[in-house]
Amino acid sequence: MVLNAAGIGPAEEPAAKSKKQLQAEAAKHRICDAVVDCLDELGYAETSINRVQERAGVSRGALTHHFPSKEEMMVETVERLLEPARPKTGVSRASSVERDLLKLWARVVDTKEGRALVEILVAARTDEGLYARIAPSLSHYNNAFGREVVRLYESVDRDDGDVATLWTICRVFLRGLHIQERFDAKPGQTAKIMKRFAELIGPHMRARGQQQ
Amino acid sequence: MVLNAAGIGPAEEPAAKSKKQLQAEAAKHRICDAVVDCLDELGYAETSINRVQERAGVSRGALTHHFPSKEEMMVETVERLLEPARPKTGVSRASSVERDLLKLWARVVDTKEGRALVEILVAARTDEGLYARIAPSLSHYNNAFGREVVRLYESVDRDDGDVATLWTICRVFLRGLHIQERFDAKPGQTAKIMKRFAELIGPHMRARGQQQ
DNA sequence: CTTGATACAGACCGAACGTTCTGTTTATAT
DNA sequence: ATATAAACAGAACGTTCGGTCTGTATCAAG
Repeated sequence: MVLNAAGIGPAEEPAAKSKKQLQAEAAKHRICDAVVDCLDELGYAETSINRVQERAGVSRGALTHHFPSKEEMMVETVERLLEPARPKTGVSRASSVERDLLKLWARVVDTKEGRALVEILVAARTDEGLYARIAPSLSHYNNAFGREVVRLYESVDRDDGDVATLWTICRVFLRGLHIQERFDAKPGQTAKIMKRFAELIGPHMRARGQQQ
Repeated sequence: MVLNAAGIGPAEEPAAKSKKQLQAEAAKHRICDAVVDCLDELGYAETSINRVQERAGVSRGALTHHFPSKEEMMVETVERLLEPARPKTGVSRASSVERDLLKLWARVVDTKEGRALVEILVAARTDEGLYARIAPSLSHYNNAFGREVVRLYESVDRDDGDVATLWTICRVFLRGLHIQERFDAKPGQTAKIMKRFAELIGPHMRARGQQQ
């Protein structure tokens, strides 16, 4: 989903992509991919326009043409990371909570995309401009995640609201685990903590349509 | 509750501080305080030497004299943040797990010092040099925290190792909550999540010396 | 009193930063 | 066929970065 920088743009039909449009889209895609790589490997502070340009293999003019400012670049990267097609919840029908949690960690959070997102989130805490730009996307994603989770799970001893709360707790935990991971001396420690956490929260939910 | 006692005593005698030493110590203290403020308010990326110097009210020469490099400055700041006297665990005797958790959040994590530490931890993930310098301090602190927690709590249905694991989970969660807090639309949402988490983990531990 | 080390003070450096600008090419609409 | 606008390309901008370097004031030891 492309944000119309121009402003008031009508709903863009997926059809009729001109050669120029495809070209521009491909360039933007390559640039945002490079941003993700840089954020993952270098962190937010060291993710400069020069570095992204070099990594993406595009000229300075091309990058500036598509993203007039660094903030613009970050905003679009976040939107791509949160795109409906991308962030799989990791949850699936007829599966245990514990397994879904482990999947959510391995396939969504503990990936370069997941790490890149955390870098931007942390940066946005103190960057008012960036925060204002990405807040709507995040809010939308959070709501979608909440709805999806309530659709798939039910509380064991409370109401639907608790399911949403519990999964928020899971996401908060995973985000923190992401930081902790780097400083765990022993390998396998992360897995151990992850497993214990899953045991802790698992008994409070079950997949809908499953008896106990 | 201070994490002091059991540590390896560096045997620093409090006596015999010359005027010069006191002067230098005061300057370093002011600088590190300024670093914490900048990290909390501006984030790691925007915490430049110029900014710190200005905030601390010292000259460029003074700052450079005490901290020859930015990394040095960050390292000492981390060490001060993790100093035995500073990081209270928030846990205390004859108290509930839930209450201790809330205290840990309010008095340690959700403070400018807590936020500054997270900024450095996130930066250190992708900064090999900084990571290598702060890893020992972090490891030492983690061990001290683990020992303190086992001293104060016992597992309800498992062994002491589980107490340590559970409190690690708490710290991971709090770290993640710290990021989440900024993006919670509704006020009070953080408190709600915090409370639910405490309910989740509380029943698995109890303070030593307390029945049930 | 001298000597040396320490605590500052501030100018200066090259490099890198994000942004702006002027061209050149190329596809598409008329 | 021509006009227009988008897609690049890259030089140049002023600013700020972290680090160095020279100079001065102060304190403590010999």
